[in-house]
Amino acid sequence: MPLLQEEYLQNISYDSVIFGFSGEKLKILVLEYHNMKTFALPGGFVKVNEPLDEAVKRGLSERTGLDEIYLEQFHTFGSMDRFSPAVMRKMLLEQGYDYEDHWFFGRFITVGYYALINYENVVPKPDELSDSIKWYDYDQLPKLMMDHAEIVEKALDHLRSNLDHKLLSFNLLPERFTMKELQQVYEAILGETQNRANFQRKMLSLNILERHEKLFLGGSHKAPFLYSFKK
Amino acid sequence: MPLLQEEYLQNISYDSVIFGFSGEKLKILVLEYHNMKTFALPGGFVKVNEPLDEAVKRGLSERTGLDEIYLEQFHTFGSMDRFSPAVMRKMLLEQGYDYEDHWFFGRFITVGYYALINYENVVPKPDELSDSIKWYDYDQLPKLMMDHAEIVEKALDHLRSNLDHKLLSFNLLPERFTMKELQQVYEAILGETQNRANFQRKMLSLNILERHEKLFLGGSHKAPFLYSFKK
DNA sequence: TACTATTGTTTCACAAAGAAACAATAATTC
DNA sequence: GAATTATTGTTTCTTTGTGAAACAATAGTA
Repeated sequence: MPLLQEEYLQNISYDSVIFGFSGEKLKILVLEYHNMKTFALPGGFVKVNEPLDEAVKRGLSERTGLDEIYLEQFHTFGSMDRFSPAVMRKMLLEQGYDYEDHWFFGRFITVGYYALINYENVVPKPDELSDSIKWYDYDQLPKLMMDHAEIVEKALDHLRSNLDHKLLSFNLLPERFTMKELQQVYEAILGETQNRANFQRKMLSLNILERHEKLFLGGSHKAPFLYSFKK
Repeated sequence: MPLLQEEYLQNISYDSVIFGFSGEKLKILVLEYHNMKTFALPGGFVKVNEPLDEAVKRGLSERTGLDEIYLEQFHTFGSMDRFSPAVMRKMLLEQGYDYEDHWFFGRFITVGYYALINYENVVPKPDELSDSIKWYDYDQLPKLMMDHAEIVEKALDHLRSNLDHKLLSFNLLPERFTMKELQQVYEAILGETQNRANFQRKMLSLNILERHEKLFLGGSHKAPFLYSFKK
């Protein structure tokens, strides 16, 4: 068993809600445990000599291959219904490890983080306990284990209420994007349509966008500008 | 030693930033450890069978005698500089406990909560490790141990940015208060003056206040209404 | 060259916010 | 008991921001 008690802090874990965006839909990375039809958020543990933030970055980087990702902590979950030793034991059994008792079966208080990443840049990798990790549309998530659905809800709440302040750190879009694409991201996250003219006015007035050459091979109509976030 | 390892989750603690308000000043509860000139936020640990939120409520109630307090989690701190076994050992030594090693000396990830309470209702009680617990003006805090100053900063940030949504849950004022007192609370928290007329208009338009009889033994001028929050 | 779809901008109506003036009144002073 | 004073509650005016619609520009298509 690779997870040795001595290496990790006990009773602490983290779970991450990784948002991506494709076309018009907000997506979330969800993994499935071996043969169990059990779906969960990607999470992990904190090493004894490792800052919490670093642990989360490490886990995310292992799963997505991405570094330098915008990560934000949003809430810590510590209720008693996050405690189901039987499920955890079954999970290890499927992996071929049969433990009567294991620190893994204990109670964990979990720190929730979310990340915003560019969907197209990522080929997610499952870890040793899970056999798949896939993008799911936010509105078509499978039933998640324990309180993970609540964790997703709270992550999105937090993201919605802080959207404007977080623009600069966005990784949901490619380096350069059109105003329409930016608006679609907003609409996907907020779950409601925005007025086009006012959206443009607001974004421009925030003074965080740089306008570039037009470059559009699209349809038979006026070509949009491309924008990037100011550094 | 009363803190038995078996009873508590390991590597996890909480710290609470307890805001009070008196006159014009925002205040915070700070405790001092025995003979150590070490100041810290009141905190504690989570029992094995206790939800995190309950643990914090329990600790707060033990220290202030208050129940039914508005408590909000705002951030979890997990950096490596929250790890100073020597200081913790010295603290226990002062108490008469000499341990070579103790789970107390370990590394803790701490969950930060803040509370808003009515300054006048509280006579704070020190716990067994501390010899005093007192109110300090926010702008005259003593030097706090480890990262506790950062915890206070972050609590206030969080409070400021969510002030309007939180009015109903306020406990900073007595049951009935004048509009001026309410404004003073806002100004103390936000750290800036508010326009009187607009403040009144805004508060009334929120439709969360109940206006009561005038009752004022104050100065030689028009008497203010008293208000309370609608239930 | 006219047409079409989409983008960028402007205009107009309306709501919200900030500052100042006005009105009301409880205690004090003469 | 009338004038005074300090403070409170409200109104008015101006400025700013927001939402909806109209207008203008233009890359490709017919």
